[in-house]
Amino acid sequence: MTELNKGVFPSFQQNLVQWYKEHKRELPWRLSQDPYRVWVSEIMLQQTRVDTVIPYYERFMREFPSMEDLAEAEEDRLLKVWEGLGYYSRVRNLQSAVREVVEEYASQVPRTRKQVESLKGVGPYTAGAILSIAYDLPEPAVDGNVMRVLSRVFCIEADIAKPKTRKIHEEILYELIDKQDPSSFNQGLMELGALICTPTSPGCLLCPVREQCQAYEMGRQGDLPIKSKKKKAKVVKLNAFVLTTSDGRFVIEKRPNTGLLAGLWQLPMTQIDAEESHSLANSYVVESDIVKQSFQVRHVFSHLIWEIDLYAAKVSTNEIPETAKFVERKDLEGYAFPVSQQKLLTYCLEEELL
DNA sequence: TAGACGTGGCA
DNA sequence: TTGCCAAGTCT
Repeated sequence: MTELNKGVFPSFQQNLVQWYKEHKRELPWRLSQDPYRVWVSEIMLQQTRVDTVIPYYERFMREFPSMEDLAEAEEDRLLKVWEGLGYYSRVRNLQSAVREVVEEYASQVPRTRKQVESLKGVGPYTAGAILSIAYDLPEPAVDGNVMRVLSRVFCIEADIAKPKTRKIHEEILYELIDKQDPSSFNQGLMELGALICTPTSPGCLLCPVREQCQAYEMGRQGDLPIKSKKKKAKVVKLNAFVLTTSDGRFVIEKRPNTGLLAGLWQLPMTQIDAEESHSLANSYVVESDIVKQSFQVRHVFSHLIWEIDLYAAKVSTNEIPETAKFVERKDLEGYAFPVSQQKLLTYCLEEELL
């Protein structure tokens, strides 16, 4: 950053902050600066679109209006409220961190980067967002939007997919951030990235900082930021089983409390690559043929793809694994299921397999 | 550092 | 249909 370049800082700040104040969206988490509400919204917004988050946020704040309410909640209820949002470890970490704040900080979200960032689930971005939005502290909050905007404004060539690139942007922001209104500045940067300075076809003609943008000046806004490609997701083949009993119940299993979809419920499933696709016999007493259904689910995660075949069978109520449960249709709404399982269950209900 | 960790929308 | 994304963090 040359001294000459720093000359653009004051007008960049003013243009951005003024634009933000005039054009910012009315979002439910923008109604107050309450640190807990800001915190919840930032966790939900990680890798998740605003439109998706809004109804989840409203419901979450109704269910857990205070940090004490969240600290005391049962994990199954947490997961049910988070059901469908994805990245489920977020809500466990949030509860764990909220408990720490309630117990160690007398229910006051701390005000230093070191303390906030040490909370579970709070990384460099979220720490900066909480400190700037709730407490008006001049801390950078570097997310994907911010790196895209800054890459263009300053023609930064660093690959924004690389972890260390975030630090480059933070260093710039410690100088660039508006010390008078860090909240509007940080949110303005993100709002600009979301509404104007978008990944493809940015709306430069509407941009409040066009005059300060080096990429625009050079006609390079379409080439920046640099971002390396992700690797392809691997396909995992699974069998799922609708196991019904003579008294009208069926089996669901709770997933392990770590790893993928931790703690959520599902139909019994076996991975196919091992030659034990029908290893059901180890866990259940099957009292009928195992009938393959003409129905498949293909579910795409960020790092893998599930291809699930569905089978139906009758089982006795005698033997059942620790993690399994016999339930009735009407009780399904009490359990949290990932989307892949909702697809299977919807089919089962429509075909009256359950 | 790179991979794990979800979901829905859009070109 | 496929790929990429959207306010990241943890290991």
